[in-house]
Amino acid sequence: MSDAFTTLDLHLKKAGCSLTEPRRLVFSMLQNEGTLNMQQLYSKLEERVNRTTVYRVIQLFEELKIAQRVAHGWKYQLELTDQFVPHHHHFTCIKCNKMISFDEPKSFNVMLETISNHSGFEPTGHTFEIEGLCSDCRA
Amino acid sequence: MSDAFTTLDLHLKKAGCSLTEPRRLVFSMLQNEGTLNMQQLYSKLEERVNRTTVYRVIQLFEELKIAQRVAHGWKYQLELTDQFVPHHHHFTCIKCNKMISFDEPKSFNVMLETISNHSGFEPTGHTFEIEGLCSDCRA
DNA sequence: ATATTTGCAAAGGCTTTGCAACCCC
DNA sequence: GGGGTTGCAAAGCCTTTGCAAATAT
Repeated sequence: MSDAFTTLDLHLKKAGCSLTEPRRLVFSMLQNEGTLNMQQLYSKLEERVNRTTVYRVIQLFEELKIAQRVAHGWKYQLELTDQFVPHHHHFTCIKCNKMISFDEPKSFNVMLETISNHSGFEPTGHTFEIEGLCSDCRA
Repeated sequence: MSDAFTTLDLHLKKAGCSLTEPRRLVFSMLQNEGTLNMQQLYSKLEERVNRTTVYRVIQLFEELKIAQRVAHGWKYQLELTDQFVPHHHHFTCIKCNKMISFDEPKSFNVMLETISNHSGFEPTGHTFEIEGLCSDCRA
């Protein structure tokens, strides 16, 4: 069993859940595809996992912080959490609709802290997404 | 007619549309409430404007850049565009679900430009939202 | 008078729920 | 054996569409 599956299994066991075939398949799909929406996910798994089950697996994965929804326009896409994939943000091309990851700028945390100090908020999470034209579509 | 209504009327006229009662009401609601979701919007207007009409007004307002959807978790909320309200971002409290606006940090554009230079993207827009505990709920 | 706008009802999507069958420990 | 899981069908939301009546200029 690969490292990732071991971690996955651990999280599930800790919650009294087992690493079943549908869960393994959903996890692998997220791992291979990186970022995709619900429809893409259950389409790709069609005939191997029932649509309802995909929804339920995602719901469980969200509760156990295995997967998360990330903003994509005013819809969302799915991906594994930072435990499995390093923290990053997304750029979406408004022309070809491609979604590209980029690392969080070093200055980001400083900025967050400044905002926090000024406002009295205690940030626990953030959304930072950029849209525009990708290098291919600019040409 | 207030300044804002004049601007609104202008935008509508330019597109060959008229400033009708439903449109006036939706606009006022957005102006007074700041940020709210579709359900809150049509609930508050209930009995004065039909739900379908609210959807259509919002659609028109989006096309004419009068109102916009802003990311709120993986849903969205509605608000007037920067023409009517200065550009800002939102903080959402995970406890009381309050949404609070804050100005965009000065360093933000510098950061965007850095990312753009490194990646070859041409940014045309961005989403930047913070969630956490507001000063009231921290206490 | 003519084009635009609205309300109602119905249709469409996406997502969740209820329930019986199934599987794993 | 008993709780955790799954698939199917049905129900529930939110949102859009079709169409006739109402409205604006």
